Amino acid sequence: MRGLNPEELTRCFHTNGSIFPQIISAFRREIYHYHRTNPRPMPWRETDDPYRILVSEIMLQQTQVERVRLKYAEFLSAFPSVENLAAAPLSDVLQLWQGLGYNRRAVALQRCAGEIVTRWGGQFPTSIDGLQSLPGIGPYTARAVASFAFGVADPLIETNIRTVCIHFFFHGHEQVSDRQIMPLVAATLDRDNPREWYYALMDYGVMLKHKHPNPGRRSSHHVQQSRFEGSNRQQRSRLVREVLRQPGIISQELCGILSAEAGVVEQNLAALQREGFLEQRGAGYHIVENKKAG
DNA sequence: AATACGGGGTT
DNA sequence: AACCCAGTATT
Repeated sequence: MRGLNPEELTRCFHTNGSIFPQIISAFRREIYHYHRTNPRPMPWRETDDPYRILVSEIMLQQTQVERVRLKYAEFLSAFPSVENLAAAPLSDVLQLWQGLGYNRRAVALQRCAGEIVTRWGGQFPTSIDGLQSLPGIGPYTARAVASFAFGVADPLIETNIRTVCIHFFFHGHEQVSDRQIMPLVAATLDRDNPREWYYALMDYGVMLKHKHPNPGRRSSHHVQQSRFEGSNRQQRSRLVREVLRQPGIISQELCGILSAEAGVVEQNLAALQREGFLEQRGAGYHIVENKKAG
C-alpha cells in the first residue's frame, strides 16, 4: 500500500511553494522501495566506464530499453573502445545501427568518439559543460553520463522522471513545464547516490505509465508525433539503407528503387550530405569515409 | 516555440 | 490505428 497521496502532495507543494523534509524522505522511501522490490537489470547499469555509458545513453534517446539491449551488446562487441569507434568506417557504424532508428545519433556518436580521442586525448570530459560540448550530447545526456560514470549529482529531467514528478506533485494540473518540475528534481535528488536514485526514479516512471494514462501527456513539452508510414523519415531511412547496400548508387537509381520523385530524393540527399552521412563522388553517393592520416 | 528525425513493440 | 520511447539539433 502506498503511503503517498498525489492529491495531498500536490496541495502541500503548491500551497507552500516548497517541499518539507518529511515529504522528501517519504518520497524517496517510496521510490527506492519500488526499485528494490522490482529490479530491472541492464548491462549499462553494471559499469562505470564512460564509453559504455555514453553508448547506452545515445541508444536510449527516444528508444525503449528492450530495443536497446541487443544492439548495445552488438555495438560494444564491434566497437569495444572509444578509440575503436573513432577509427571505424562510418558505414560499419550505420550498418549496425539499422533498426534502432534516428541514424543521426550514430553519426553524432562516432564524431563524439573522434573528438574525445583527438581533442580530449582519449579521456572523457568529466564536467557537464565539457560533455555537453560534444556532438549528440544535450542537457540530459551530459548529466546522465556525469551522474552514472562520474557520480556527479545534478538535477536532470527525462520522460520517466517527468512522469513521476507530474504524477505526485501536479495532480490535476495540465501543461506542466520542465521549469516547474526542475525544483522538485533538485529538492528530492539523493546527492549521496545520484546514479541509483535516477535509476529508481526512471523505473518508477515506467511502472506508472503502465498503471495510469501517461501523466507525461500533461507536460507542456509533450507533442503528438506524426505518423511514420509514408513520411519523409521513412523515405530518408530507406535512402540510407540503399546507399549502405549499394555504395556509389546514383540519384536516378535511388528514385526508381524508392519509387520517389526526383525532387524529394535530391532534397534528402542534400540534407544527408550536410549532416555528414553522405558524400558524392562523381555521380555516385557513398557513406562518408574517414580521412586517412598521412 | 515548433519541427524533423526511426522504427518497432504494445494497447 | 494510436501511443510510446533514458532527446538533440535546427529552424
